[in-house]
Amino acid sequence: MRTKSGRPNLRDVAKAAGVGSTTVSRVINGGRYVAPEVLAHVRNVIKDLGFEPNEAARSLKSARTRTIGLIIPSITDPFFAHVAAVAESFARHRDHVLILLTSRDQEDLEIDDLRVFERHRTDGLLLVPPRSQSKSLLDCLRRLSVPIVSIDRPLAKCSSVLCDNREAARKAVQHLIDHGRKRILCLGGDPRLYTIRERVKGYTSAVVSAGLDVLVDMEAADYASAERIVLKRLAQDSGIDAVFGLYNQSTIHTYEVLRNHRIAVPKRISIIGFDDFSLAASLRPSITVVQQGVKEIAMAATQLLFDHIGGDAAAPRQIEIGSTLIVRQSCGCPVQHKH
Amino acid sequence: MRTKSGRPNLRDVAKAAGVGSTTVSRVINGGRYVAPEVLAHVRNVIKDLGFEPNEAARSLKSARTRTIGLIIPSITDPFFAHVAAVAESFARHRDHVLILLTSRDQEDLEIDDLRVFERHRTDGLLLVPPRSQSKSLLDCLRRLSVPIVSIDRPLAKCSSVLCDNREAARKAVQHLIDHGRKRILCLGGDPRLYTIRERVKGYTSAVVSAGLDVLVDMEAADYASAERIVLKRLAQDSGIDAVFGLYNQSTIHTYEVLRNHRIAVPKRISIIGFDDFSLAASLRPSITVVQQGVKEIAMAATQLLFDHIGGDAAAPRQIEIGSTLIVRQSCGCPVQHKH
DNA sequence: CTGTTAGCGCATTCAT
DNA sequence: ATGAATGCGCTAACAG
Repeated sequence: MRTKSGRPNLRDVAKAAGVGSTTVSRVINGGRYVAPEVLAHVRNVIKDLGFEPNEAARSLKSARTRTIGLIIPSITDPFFAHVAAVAESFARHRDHVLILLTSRDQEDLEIDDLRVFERHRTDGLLLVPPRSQSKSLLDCLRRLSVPIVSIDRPLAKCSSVLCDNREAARKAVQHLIDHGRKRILCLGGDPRLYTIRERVKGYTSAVVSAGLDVLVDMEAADYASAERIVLKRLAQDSGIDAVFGLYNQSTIHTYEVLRNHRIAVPKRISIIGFDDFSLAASLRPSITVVQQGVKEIAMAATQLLFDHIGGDAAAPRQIEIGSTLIVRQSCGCPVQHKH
Repeated sequence: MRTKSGRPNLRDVAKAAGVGSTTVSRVINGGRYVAPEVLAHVRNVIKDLGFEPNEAARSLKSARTRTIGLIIPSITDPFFAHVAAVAESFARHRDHVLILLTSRDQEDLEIDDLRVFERHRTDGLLLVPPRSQSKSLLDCLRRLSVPIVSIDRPLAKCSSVLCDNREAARKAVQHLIDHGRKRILCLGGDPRLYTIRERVKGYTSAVVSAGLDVLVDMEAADYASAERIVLKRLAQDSGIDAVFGLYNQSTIHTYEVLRNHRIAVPKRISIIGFDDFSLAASLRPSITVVQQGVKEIAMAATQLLFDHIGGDAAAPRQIEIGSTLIVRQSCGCPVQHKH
């Protein structure tokens, strides 16, 4: 007689195979200390019956759920989607499964997410922390008492894997300076985000070192505001001759504004954006960008998480992954397009 | 004395609250049949102790894991990312959690994924079936014996939610015909994909009804092949005057080829693509596309899944979600851009 | 190498 | 309205 669920369980297999349930358990856990013929036989019975062990029951005993949690602000953002892709595939190789939760960058939702993971007893946690980290969030994390690795933004007392935002921004801006640009507008960007703040620091450092003016504007939230800002800056006495976009959208809006107003790029205004995007190479001029090492970031984070789960490297580690300047046309470099 | 995991369990709460464990169980399950004061008190103790019920244990008893599985070819594809986003959020509202697995459109990996879900006893399954559906895949699905809803591509004996590929393609091509186009090239596209085949049928139906030639080419796998095909078709005796792109990449490649060869769009060649993409409105000319109702599709699918999980609507249902023609410049319509 | 036994944490009878 | 007892399916001693 099967369970009401219709699925055979370990005992059914044991009975059908004429062995004890421990033996079956050993078989599904690798087959060590089981006689070869018995092993083969039990495996056959398992196959015949279509038995698959119930993970819930295994978890209950072993305190391992073979599950890891991932919290990201949004899965439709290509950056985070890549993080999820790498984490899923890595977890799978380690015989784990990925539970995905999104936070919309809201702390209360993220706390809620943590509670859910607490109930599901995930073996580890990968997360992109919210912009503000209140005490209650930190309390939740502590209570979770599973290995945690933060991605993209730092998190108190946790291992983290970040992009080298500051240095990458500095190099990008230096590239504009090397092109002879003197008045570079830094256009953002939610300043509550760690990444944005770091990029602004990198910008500032490059510009100050070169003895140029610091021109930062963080109010570019959409096309309209970007247009207002860029036109205003252009019209000013000493104008601007380059724009450093702090993130995708501000770069794209800048591109659109300049194109719509027939302002020559890169002749009059150079553009470099932080973060690559799907058609950056297809626009004309194509857009020079800082390309983050998303896959490396995700890979390092997941690896680190499993190290922690395995008990190694108990001490939190901070890893920074380098970015690459992808030189295209908009910075002023003479670039041949493949197409 | 706590469990070694350091987390209190239901009995710890019962002891601390001075009640039986059944009462605590009732409290965490809604609190029915519990005296108001007891309820409040137990809730306090739960909060103080930071107790969160162990889902594995609950599953073991109730045969419900509060988990649903999602299998998609890739999470970095914007279409599937949107599906995942909607499914995650919907599941969350229903107090469920999403386990994400990717199949890379390979049947063997998908079978593997199903096996994993079998072990985790997910309450239901949302999946994008692989291109070929062998018997062993169908066997696996049957064995799973949980509600299943397929998305984007049909699946034998299962509920499914699809895009109206054929009709949408027909309308798009008809739009080109209405613009007076006579020789419309249909450019794809992996013909093993259900969606692609349906779109070709829609194209064919429109073109045949109008008494025009059927010009289909499915060999456009990358820029180079798209370029070869388009240039060849252009050079032929009776040329072409429009291209219908069967999916994102073929549309984008067509755009790039025509731009690089200075062929006027839409003047000489009109373009309509199937599936919207992020900068379609920012290119010049902007690209007219068929926009699939991704969110509606995902929403309907998840709703349907939970209906099945709830026991309603046991009979498989097929739902088709309508698409919208987003008219921009590339088809030949006189469109004003907002920017 | 193999089987017996005893829980893991919770929900569910069934009494009270 | 409440509690005591039982078992979900599995793993981990332990004994043989």
